[in-house]
Amino acid sequence: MSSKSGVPTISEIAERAGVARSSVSRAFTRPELLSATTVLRIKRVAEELGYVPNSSARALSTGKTGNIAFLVPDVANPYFPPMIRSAQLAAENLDYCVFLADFEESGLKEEKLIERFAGKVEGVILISSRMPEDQLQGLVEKIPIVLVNRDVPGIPRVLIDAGSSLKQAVRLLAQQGHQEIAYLSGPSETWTNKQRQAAISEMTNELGLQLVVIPTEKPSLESGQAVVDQMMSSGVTGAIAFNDLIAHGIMTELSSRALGVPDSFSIVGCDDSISPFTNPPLTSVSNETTEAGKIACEMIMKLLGETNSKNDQNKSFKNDSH
Amino acid sequence: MSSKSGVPTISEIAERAGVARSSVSRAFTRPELLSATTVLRIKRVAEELGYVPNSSARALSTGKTGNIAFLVPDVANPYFPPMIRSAQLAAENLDYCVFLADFEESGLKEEKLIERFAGKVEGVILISSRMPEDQLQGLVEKIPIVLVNRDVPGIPRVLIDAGSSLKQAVRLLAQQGHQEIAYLSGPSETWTNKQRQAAISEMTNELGLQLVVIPTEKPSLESGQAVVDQMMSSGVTGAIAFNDLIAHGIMTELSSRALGVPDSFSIVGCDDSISPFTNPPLTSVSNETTEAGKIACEMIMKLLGETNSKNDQNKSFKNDSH
DNA sequence: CCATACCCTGCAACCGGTTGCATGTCAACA
DNA sequence: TGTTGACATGCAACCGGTTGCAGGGTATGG
Repeated sequence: MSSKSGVPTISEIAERAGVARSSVSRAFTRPELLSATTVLRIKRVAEELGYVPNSSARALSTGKTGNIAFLVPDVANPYFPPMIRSAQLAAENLDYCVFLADFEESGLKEEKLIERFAGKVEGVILISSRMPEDQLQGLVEKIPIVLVNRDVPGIPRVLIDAGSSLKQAVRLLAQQGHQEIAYLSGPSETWTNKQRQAAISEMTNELGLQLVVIPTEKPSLESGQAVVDQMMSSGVTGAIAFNDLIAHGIMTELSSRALGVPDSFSIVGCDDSISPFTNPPLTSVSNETTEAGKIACEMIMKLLGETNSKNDQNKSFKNDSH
Repeated sequence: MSSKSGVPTISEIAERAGVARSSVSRAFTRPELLSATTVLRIKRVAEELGYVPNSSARALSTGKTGNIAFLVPDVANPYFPPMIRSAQLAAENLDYCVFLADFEESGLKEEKLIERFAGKVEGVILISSRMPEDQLQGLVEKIPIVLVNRDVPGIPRVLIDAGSSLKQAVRLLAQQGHQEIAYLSGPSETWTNKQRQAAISEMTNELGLQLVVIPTEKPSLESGQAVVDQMMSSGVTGAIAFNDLIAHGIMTELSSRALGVPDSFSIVGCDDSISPFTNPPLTSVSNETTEAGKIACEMIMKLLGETNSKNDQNKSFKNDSH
């Protein structure tokens, strides 16, 4: 009778230990309410039977799933994995599990994914969201959201500021004697792109340099290669790229034409995501994506803590579990 | 009374539509059982109220969570993201959500993660698992598992075979005149490493080349740099590395000593994971990680399909949802 | 016109935990 | 020795869907 299915439930533990189901539950969630001996007995029986609380059932009655979702525009873009990694590790330390999904640079897909995750997670971290502002504002009333590299009034966010480093980069190019430089821009509507372009533009104005903005199709290697012609014919002698992929596409294309970097042309990437892999090293501007992932995760946790006003005591017992 | 909390439940829909709760449930899961008009009415009301089925509740009564877990040794290793991406996209097409976790190259952590996910997922995909064989065999009786790049009797797996390409690489080095080459090995106990070393060794024997196996600390850039001295003093003139990171570490180190690649030394990477980012391009052996991710995902789905013997009809209605 | 069958829908139990409230026990205190 | 209260435990309702079974209604065949 006790071996109905494979996995034991509180009922079986209760029966075996000669207590009520509620006591079994409490033994795991609020052991202070039970006598030490009872807790011990229950835990021993549970251990014996290999009991593990059913998380769906728990989620159903508490309303807390213990999960968050992490949505990125492109998992394979080397800019993101370090961020994903640090966020996941941070979540894990707080006993949360992380869903990962790739919205393929599409706001529509992003929306669908959020909808699908809605019931499964307590909060969502959106990286470089492509969704329209008003839609995001509607969404945030239904589920806690933290944005990374996107700035929407009223929604908590983590902005990775490459501004100061980019200005430094412009200065560097100026020192090298460049008078006209290009900015190979990224997705035009993203916060990140606007931010970067603004920073560069501000600095070129200050230093009296000529700035040419050249849009790229996508922030990818291929798009970088594709704009080389346009870039060279614009007369610039140096360039800063929206990200390292574009910068690298350009480097590759230039070197295949036997125009060495940095000999005849100066190119600076942005993100420092793949420069350890390039040879010669790509000049790139670092911007702490690892830290950002962790911070975003901590922010969403704080948000969840506020939403569920009660569990302050739980925190103090956190260490008991180990 | 109907607006008790934020989100509507079947009870509210039922009340509003003047039907039983069970009918609401069926309207979404088995609409063939209801009259078309009833389904329509229910769906209209549901739409109006913004009803979304609670997945915890559904999971509790059906035993199916609609989730799988994807565990990798290191998310930030560029070998994995393309695989993660393709697996996630494949899962999504089948309406599954994917948990991602990083076990940091540790079998112990891997075990803990699996335990934590146990109740939340229907199956687990383990990439380059570090767990002992017997432990894996014990685990597979509790939850469906698919391995990638690990071969354990009785457990379904996807092996990414770089063997034939590596043999090709050895041939290439031989044609270039190299007599003694090195293999910079990876984690010694992994299936992948054994497989690669065996393939290379077989080919060097066949061609009468001298093979020197040089172990590396970790499959990382730094470890590659660290073994350069040892490699050079071993007298070899060419080398094949366990992965692209090691190969690149070596390239970087060599070029910093003004020993150009491929001029004075030939190095071949393995995985083709970062070669598009290197300059000059790293010679590397491709091995279809993207395909592997997708296949692993499909395998686990097939496994789940078999486990739950019934839902054959569901499949045929799959297209109705859209 | 009655019987049989099928189609649609409702009832109620169930999935496995959680939690407010009630009860019982025992010690401390007057 | 009677009262009070703290502490430990049990009872039962609840979270929000799912599903086997039963019953009412209508169509079909005899």
